[in-house]
Amino acid sequence: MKPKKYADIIDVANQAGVSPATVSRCFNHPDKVRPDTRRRIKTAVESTGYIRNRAAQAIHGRRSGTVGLIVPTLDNAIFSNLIQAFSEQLNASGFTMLVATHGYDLDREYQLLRSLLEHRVEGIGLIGLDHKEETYSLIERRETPSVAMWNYRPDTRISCVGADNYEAGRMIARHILDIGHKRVALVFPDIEGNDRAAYRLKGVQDVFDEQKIDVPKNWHLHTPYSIKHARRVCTPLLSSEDKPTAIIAGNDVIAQGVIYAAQALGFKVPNRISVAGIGDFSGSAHLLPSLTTIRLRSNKVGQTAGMILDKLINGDQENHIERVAIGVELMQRQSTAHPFT
Amino acid sequence: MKPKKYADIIDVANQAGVSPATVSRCFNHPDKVRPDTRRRIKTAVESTGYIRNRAAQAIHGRRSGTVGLIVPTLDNAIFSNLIQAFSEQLNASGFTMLVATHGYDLDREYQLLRSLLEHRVEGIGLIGLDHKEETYSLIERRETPSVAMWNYRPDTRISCVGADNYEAGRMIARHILDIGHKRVALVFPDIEGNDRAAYRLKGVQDVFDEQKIDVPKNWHLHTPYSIKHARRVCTPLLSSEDKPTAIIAGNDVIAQGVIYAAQALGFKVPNRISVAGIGDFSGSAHLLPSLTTIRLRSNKVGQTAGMILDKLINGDQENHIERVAIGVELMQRQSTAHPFT
DNA sequence: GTGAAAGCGCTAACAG
DNA sequence: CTGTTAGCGCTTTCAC
Repeated sequence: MKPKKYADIIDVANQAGVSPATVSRCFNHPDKVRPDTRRRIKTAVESTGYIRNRAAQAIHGRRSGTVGLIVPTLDNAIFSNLIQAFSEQLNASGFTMLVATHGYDLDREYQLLRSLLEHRVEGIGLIGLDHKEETYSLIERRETPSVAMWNYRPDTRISCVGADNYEAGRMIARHILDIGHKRVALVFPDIEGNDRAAYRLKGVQDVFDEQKIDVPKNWHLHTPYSIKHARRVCTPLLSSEDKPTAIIAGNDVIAQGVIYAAQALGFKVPNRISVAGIGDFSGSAHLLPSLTTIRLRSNKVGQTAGMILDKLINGDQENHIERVAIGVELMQRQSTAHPFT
Repeated sequence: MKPKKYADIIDVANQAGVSPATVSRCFNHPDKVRPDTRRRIKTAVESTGYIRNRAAQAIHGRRSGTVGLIVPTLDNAIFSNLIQAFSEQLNASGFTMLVATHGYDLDREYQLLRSLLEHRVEGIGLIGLDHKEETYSLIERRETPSVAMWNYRPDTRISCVGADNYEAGRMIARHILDIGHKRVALVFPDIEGNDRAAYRLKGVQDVFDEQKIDVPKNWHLHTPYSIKHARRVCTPLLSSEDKPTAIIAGNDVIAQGVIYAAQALGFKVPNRISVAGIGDFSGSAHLLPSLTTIRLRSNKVGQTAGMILDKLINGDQENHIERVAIGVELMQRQSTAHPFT
């Protein structure tokens, strides 16, 4: 009494009057099966409602057809573009994407990597370059094709594709100084476990140092990536007598919060205060005022990462490391201008 | 000459001086293994770098440890919250999430469902209730635990959890009429393959019909979910002589675009024109003006959906359908007011 | 072009 | 508590 629940390859084979082996071949090497037979099998598949079992395939050391993606969070405009592009690219190559989020906890990231590896993903996408030693060594030990997105560095342990966030920081800092600001505040997220933010900040600070521009400690604000928090954290700064003429935000969402904080206090942007972001998120060009920012082309990053991973998985080059820098670009818009003074 | 690449359960067993079965037990029923043995196995696992093969487990008709999620797109603030909450909830129950996107193409959705089923996901999360007959029947045929998110209806074929989008539409329409508007324009996304938008729009229109408020055809605008497009599509309407006193947007992103369109033309919101959204996205409360909208609590939806799916998968109730309505709530903020007139 | 048979890595049932 | 045994559903030689 075992009313086998779902059709398996044997049911299909019986139904089609062929052997299981032929059915298998029909899926994996269709050209090695006579068209006529193929058609009979196809009919049998439909009538039995058979659905292949990838797990059973994967067990033969064959491909699982999945790639893993580990991101800090999905709940964030920052990664949406990136992930979408990555996913689409991989989908086009026939992969299904396993996604896991670690909430900026790198220990958890390692655990998730293990879990994904248990599912025998054929490749791994990661965000950023800041990972635990265990994470790197596990990837290396298993020679899992991997690509780190969002941050380019010339000296990475695994393939990477991304914008040079350090350069992005430098670029926006230069812009702000170029147009004449000397009194600048910084609003950045916590750089703990977030190397993208860390590099951006470093870029900004290096330019400031070079130009001998000093940012008072209390002009260096921290906030999570949200309009709400950014707005809240900036309001006291902007309400004070001694305020900056420009603010550089760690990304566009924060910048938007900063702009609202200023506008709510009655300060026109950019007349009274300039605000710059980093990222050029969708929508940033259409804010009021439109936001001066650094374009990072996240969809290009995601797409390229997908292509690289595909190549790493299907290519013959073992242990190859590929690094692609996606150019950054200053998008000068309405939110920055010469200081009023 | 077959230098077996990675450790398997047998290697671990040898290393630990036990049988493979014991190693297996150690993973699946640790309490049935002596602590001492357990420790030896643990050491062996570490020294061999063994990583379990879920595929091989899954083949035993056991759990694959994955659930599938099929969404229209990831590139969208709309789903970010939802997905994040869903994913976290399932993660907590030990599942890894397989994600696929169909780009609002329901044929593709069906294909993705098949693909996910090939991976033997234990459950499926879908967005909305508008799916192909094939999609529904495949789910039913395989009795795959499934939950549709984002839209509640009392008469669904599969479990669902979401806001009653129809009610959300009614609620915002009532609000706009209550505060005295009679000349109202609608800016909605295309309702093709998007039942959430369709129900919202229906709700709005039913209230208008009941109150004998007529919306001229050319005041019914369509736009994708983006600030840019919303802003563009509204500008001509707002530039015309004969313009509405209020605009209801299909969601908050569109509403934001509408507000910018108005502000760019020099019209104060809400003084010259009221704008309302639907969704209450993160940030909507902190725009300038803050946005009147309908709170849909997407994270609650995602979390509940995750819980339901877990229950459906692990519970004993076969073929049970659970439906949860997440209450909608009017968030009256600054962007709407009595018409000036 | 197709079938028979062996076996992938693991787990469950049953002994011991 | 642990080992032995028999497969799970499929793919892949190797014959035919």
